[in-house]
Amino acid sequence: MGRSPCCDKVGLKKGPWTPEEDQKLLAYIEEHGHGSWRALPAKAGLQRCGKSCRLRWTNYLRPDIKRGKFSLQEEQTIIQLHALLGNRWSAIATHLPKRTDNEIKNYWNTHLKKRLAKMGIDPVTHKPKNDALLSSDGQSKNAANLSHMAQWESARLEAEARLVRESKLRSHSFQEQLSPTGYVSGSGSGSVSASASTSAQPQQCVDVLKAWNGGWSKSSEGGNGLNTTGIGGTGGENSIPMIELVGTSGSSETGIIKEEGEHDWKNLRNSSHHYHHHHLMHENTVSLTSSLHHPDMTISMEGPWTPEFLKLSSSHIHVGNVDIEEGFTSLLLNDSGERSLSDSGKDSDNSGGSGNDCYEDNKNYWNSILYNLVNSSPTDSPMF
DNA sequence: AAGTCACGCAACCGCAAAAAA
DNA sequence: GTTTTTTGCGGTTGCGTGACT
Repeated sequence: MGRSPCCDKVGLKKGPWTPEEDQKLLAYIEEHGHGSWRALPAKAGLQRCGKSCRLRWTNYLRPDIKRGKFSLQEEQTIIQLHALLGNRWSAIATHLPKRTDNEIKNYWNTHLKKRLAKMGIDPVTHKPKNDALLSSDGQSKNAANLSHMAQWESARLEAEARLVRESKLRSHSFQEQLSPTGYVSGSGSGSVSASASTSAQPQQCVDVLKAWNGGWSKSSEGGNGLNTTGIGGTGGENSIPMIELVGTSGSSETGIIKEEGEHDWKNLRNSSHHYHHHHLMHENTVSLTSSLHHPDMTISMEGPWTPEFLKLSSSHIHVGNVDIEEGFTSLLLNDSGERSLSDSGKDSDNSGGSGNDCYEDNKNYWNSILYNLVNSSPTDSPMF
C-alpha cells in the first residue's frame, strides 16, 4: 500500500496537455500499448508522470470515446443509475459505452444535479426534499425495495467491473473478447441465447432488471436463458422466480456470462413485452430471489417485490392513484423548464411542468424511475 | 469596450484496493 | 504473511470561455 510519488516529482510538467504531448502519448500507446504507466512517460519522451498520462489517455485520447452532448437516453440512464448506485461513476460509466466516468461525473455535477435540485429533489438521495410525502402512501416501502435492489446491483457491479478489468487485461480489443458463441468472460449477465446474433448495438449493459425481464420472460416461455428457477411455478401467478446470474472470471466452466450483455438486448426487448403482461399485472406481491455467483463471491438477495403499485392498464401505468404516461425523462425535462421532449404530443399531459405540479412530481419521482427501469426496453433506453 | 460572473471541462490530488515482490 | 508498487476511483480545483452588466 502507500501512495505513489507521482506528480510531486520536480521537473514533471503539469497542466493542460499540448497537441505534441498528445501525439507522443498516442503514438507510443498505439505502438506499444501503455504497459506500465509509471514507465511510460520516459519511454514515450514525455515530461509527465504516469498518472497524468493514464488520465489523459483514459479520459481524452482513447479512440473509443464519444464526446459531445449527452443524449436524452444517456441522461436518463445516468439519473437512473445514480439513483441506484450513487456517485459510483465508474460503475455508471460501464453502462454508458464510450463515456468516461470523468465525463459523466462532470455532466452530473454541472447539469443533472442542478436540474434535480430545481425539481425539489435531493440529488444525493433522489428523494423529494419533503420526505413526509413518502411515508403517507407507502412510497417509502417502495423506496426501500429499490434500495434493496440497489445494494444488490451495487455488489453485482463491483463484480462486473472486476471481471471487465480482467477481460481487458486479456485483450486489447473488446471485439476480440466476443467469442462466436457469445460466451465470454466479463460482466455477469444472464445469458439468453447462444445463438444471439452479433449486434451493432454498442450497448454495454447488464442490469439486474434486464436480467429480471429476461428471466421472467424466459421462465414463462420455458426458454433456456437465465438459470431461472420458478419456485412454485414457471413465472406464473404467485410464482417466485429464482434468477441466477452466473459469472466466471475467464471461462464458461462454471457458468455462462456475456460481455456487457452485448447480445442479449434483442432477446430481452422481445421479452419485455411478456414481462409486462405476464408479470407486472400481478396483483399479488411477488418475491424475487436473485443470486450472483462469482469465484470470489456469492451474493444473494431475497426480498419482497411488490408491484401492486405498478398496475398496468393498457399502455398506462398506475402508481398509486396516479396515472403515469410519461417516462421519467420527460418528467424531469419538462419540470426543468430547460428542455422539452421532441414528442410534443405528450407535453400537454404534464400540466405544463415548470413546477406547477411539483408536489405530484416529487411523489412520483421514485415510481417514475422504477417505471422506467422496469418498462424500458433496449429500444427505449441504452440500459435495457 | 471593459469588467464581472457563471459555467463547463480537463486535470490534479489523495485515498484505497489490487497486484507484485 | 508483509511490504512495496501500481492502478483505479471519486472529490475537487483552476483555467478558458461566453454571457451579462
